[in-house]
Amino acid sequence: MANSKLYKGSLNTIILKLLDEGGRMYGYEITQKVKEITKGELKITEGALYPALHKLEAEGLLVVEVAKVDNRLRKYYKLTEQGVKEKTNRLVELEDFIRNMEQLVNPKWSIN
Amino acid sequence: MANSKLYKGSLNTIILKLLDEGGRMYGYEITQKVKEITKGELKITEGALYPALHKLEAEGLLVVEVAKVDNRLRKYYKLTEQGVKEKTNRLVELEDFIRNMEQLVNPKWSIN
DNA sequence: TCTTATGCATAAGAAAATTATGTATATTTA
DNA sequence: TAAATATACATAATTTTCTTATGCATAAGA
Repeated sequence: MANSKLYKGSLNTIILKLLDEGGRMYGYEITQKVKEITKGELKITEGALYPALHKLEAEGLLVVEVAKVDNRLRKYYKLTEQGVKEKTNRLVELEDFIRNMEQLVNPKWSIN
Repeated sequence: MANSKLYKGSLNTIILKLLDEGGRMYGYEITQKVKEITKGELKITEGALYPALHKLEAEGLLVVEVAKVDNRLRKYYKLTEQGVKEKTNRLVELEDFIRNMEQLVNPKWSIN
């Protein structure tokens, strides 16, 4: 179960996309969901996740709602209207990146 | 011609891959090749490229050979034996990243 | 002659991670 | 029942890797 690398800059997009799918999620839930979806290959560290959530909230892309479950704190995040728009933009960016990387990595061009 | 974002950590892989294809290349040539392949979408800045080349060289993945062409300096880089191996590793990492991002972004999992 | 292209380089600063802690409660295991 | 693991948040120090700005120098084109 080799731990696959997370390219810097992609975490925000992951968060926005998961919240778009999941409706609302809390931090720990996001880490578990990413682990589950990637079959344990990608692990979101807390030191990266929580500052990222705070920043997205400060930017107005997320809103938070605190809940207490089983005597433990949970902070549920969901997308704002602006967050939905920004999610779309970042997904496009990520798709562009992937497309460009495939061009660079896939030696189709070397036939020319 | 929107400038597509380069995710941090991917530059080294790009360099190693291009040198693997191109045999040997100099810095400026790499910037032009990336621009050409990505149809101007990705632009490698010199402030990122040259330090990256120096670091890869210091790590023993590249060797440099200086040449003078048209009275101008060129530093040709090529992969070392270790560089070839590392190129393979980083390409695998990048492919893993792309596969994981597709899993996260493509809502196949949400059917479950 | 001025701008653009070619070709290298580095320094300052920003962004976004990793790693290491810290606090607290709940659950599982030895 | 004690210890370990899981759940749940958070931040600080450091590192990595960029961007932006600047610098030097030659060649070519407008």
